[in-house]
Amino acid sequence: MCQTLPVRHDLLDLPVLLLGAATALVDGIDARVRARGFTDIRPAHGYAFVRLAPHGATAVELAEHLGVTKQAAGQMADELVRKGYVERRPHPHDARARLLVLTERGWACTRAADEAADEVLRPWADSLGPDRLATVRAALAGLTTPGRIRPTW
Amino acid sequence: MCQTLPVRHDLLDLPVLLLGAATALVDGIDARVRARGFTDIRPAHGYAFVRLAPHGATAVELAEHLGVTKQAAGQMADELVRKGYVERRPHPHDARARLLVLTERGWACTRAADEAADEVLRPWADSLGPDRLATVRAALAGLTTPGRIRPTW
DNA sequence: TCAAGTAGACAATCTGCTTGACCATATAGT
DNA sequence: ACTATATGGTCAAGCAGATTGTCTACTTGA
Repeated sequence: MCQTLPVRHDLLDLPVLLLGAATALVDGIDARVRARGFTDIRPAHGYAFVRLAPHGATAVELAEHLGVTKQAAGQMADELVRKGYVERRPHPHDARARLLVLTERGWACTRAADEAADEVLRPWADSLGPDRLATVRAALAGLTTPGRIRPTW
Repeated sequence: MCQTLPVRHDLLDLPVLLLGAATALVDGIDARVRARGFTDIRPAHGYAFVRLAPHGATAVELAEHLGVTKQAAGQMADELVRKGYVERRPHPHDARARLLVLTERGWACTRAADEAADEVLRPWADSLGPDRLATVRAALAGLTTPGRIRPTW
């Protein structure tokens, strides 16, 4: 009977479920990446790797991807260079810019993260089955807005 | 061209979708809460409100809920008290402790956040329809692990 | 060729959080 | 009842990640 009034009571648990699932995913991947020996990086660095992996990027491009200032991106780049995951190369078309690219260690870490994500998601996906998985995928795609991946707390 | 390489089993786009959806949700709610006049709080405070709303909580309980130290929780409590969202009361059963409870302004903000969440989720839920929404809800519940809601970046 | 825009480095600062120490109160063991 | 230990909270110092502001080197377009 209460259902005839606001249905929003059903909607309010979704934030908790969605954020809880995102947390479980991030923490699960992080734990497995650490278990593979990459103990000096945090999930935030993974977001940087996502942008750097295909063909590298400049500090400004990285900053836009992460949703931070270019100075903050430059500092993260410093850290990743110091830890051996990234190297700075001269930019082929712009002498002002430097191209940030993954080192072999950076690629190894990226592969470890992919394996970790697979380990976390596979049992979940298997229990859902292909049909429901497709439904979930499409539903999440409908809520996602193009742009940042990391919320501002 | 690159598409012929291994697609990594299709599971690797899920982190992006899931985190993107969580980001869109958090940012969407935050923007609408601000539009309702609560401009001096951040999404992180919302997680505190979730714990304080039912019956209040001590600083230590709040710290456990947020996954931070008791000092950090105490500092957030200070801030929320200063801004008028929370007040400290003597704890009924423990003279050491203080019970943190929402003020009327705190409750108003909580209601605003509920409305904001509804606004963000309703069009999405309507476009899914009840069946697929139930599928998504159950799937997310299967991935969520009980505990924190907020990942460590 | 020259003015405006852009990439990035350097410096100072802010904020949220941590660790460590401490006091007041509660609770359990004898 | 008394004492030892555990717990809630606060104070203080410091750190890490981010910010704003400024500067130089290089690019781009009129």
